[in-house]
Amino acid sequence: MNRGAPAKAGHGGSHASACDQCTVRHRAICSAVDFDHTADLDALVGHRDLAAGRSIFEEGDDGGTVFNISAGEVRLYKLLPDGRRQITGFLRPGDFLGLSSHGAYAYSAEAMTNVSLCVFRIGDLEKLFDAFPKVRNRMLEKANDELAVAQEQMLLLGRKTAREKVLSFLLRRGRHEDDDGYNPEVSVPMTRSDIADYLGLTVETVSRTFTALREEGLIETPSAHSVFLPNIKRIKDIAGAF
Amino acid sequence: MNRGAPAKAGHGGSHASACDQCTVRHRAICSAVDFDHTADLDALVGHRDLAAGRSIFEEGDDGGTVFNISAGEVRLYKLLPDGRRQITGFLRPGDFLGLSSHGAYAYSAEAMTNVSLCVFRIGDLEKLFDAFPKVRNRMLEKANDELAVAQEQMLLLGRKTAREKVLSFLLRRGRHEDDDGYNPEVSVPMTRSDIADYLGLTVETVSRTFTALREEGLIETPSAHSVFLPNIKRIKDIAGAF
DNA sequence: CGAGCTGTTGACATTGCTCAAATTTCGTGG
DNA sequence: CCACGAAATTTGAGCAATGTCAACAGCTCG
Repeated sequence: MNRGAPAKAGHGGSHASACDQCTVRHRAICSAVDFDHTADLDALVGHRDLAAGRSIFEEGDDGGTVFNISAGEVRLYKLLPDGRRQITGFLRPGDFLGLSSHGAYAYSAEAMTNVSLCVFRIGDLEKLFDAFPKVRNRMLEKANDELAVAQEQMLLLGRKTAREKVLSFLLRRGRHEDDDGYNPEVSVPMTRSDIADYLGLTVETVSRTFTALREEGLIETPSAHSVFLPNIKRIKDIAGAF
Repeated sequence: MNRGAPAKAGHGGSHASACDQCTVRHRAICSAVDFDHTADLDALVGHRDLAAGRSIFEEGDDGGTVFNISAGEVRLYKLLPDGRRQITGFLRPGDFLGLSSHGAYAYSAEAMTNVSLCVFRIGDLEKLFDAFPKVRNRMLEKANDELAVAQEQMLLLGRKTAREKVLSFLLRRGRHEDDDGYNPEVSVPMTRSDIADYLGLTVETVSRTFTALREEGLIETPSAHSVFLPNIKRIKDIAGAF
């Protein structure tokens, strides 16, 4: 709820009360709505703030509401009946979530940090599609990109070694989203346990792998949650790109 | 090429020369074009037949052409530089492939059997989208479903044991696509090596797992490529559904 | 009939997991 | 600002699941 309230999230972002002031508009599907029609967006969208650790929705819940992250970070995951968890993605401000597959959400979503969300009811989203056909276009593109990412992740999960998994993960975190360059200073805000569940490993293996990579000089770890990559080229060779 | 020629594929399907006679229309995105407008489809679509084993396109190739399978089976995969392979999906008649992510295909596609394809240039597809908005809708739905399937596969690859992987695989092959029932007679036309590369295992492990499951009475194997599931409920329990 | 796949089985090696414990970091309240 | 407890991270030791290498059997197709 908290319509128009500034985000309390600790990650610097805040959602503007009006879509035309949204700081992540360029990344969001909302950018497919012309700037001078953002009022139409405002009319349809609600807002919600959630504290770190809270659930946004759970696998199996009735769908019907979709979200755009305006501030904070989110993890998506699926569980097995005995509690084993696979994290399927980490989302950032501007990312979209909540399209359900057959009436129910296909995965669970949790706030990793404090989070501010833009909320659409699915019916309103359809209205938006009709009023601004480009939005559906944009959505299809996004879905397609996500599919490519998912396939890359299958390759990682099914065929890479622990070393390769961790290095691929770090490379991805360091890649610029616009050009195809890399930032050698990588921030890794999530816990080792989240990383493990994302890479299909155990916490212990992730930790040991970090240690081994550090001892080999492939990475430096100023703190547990930031990593420096002194030789990206070599890392790319080992990780098989990504 | 072979415009209008009956498919030589060994799997029973054949593509009609005209879309209104297509036997897999109901599964394809084409079903979003009203039946009395299929002539418009005909005007845009080309056809191609490929022999088993031939490549349809490879990861990195310039995109620009998309396909619908009218007969035969296709595998999608990604490779690591050293040749390790991850199969990301098996496709059947009616399935769609070839949307590229940023100008280039994100994965490779190969005919597993003889295959007949409907071919669209991407520009023509856009025309189709404009003429029949429902098609884009259908496409978005399909992309969304695929995403859900991909996430299910990540859970399998990252968190399931060999036993669970094989059983999940068999269950999926046995699931009806309409209702949520299962057919206990499962056909497994692909090689053990394809199965292994799909499940993130080695051929040997797949083979040994089949043997072990047979000895436990969980499956029966009339032949290497057909499996009978005498107790689906028990299998579901072990596999963690799917 | 023979070459070449495909599938199965065996023996052994190795990666990554499990269980356990020490250490460091972080958030909270005083 | 400091102290304390909880949580996160790291490390160690042993082990199990799965991979590797090798041999062999069964089928298919020319």
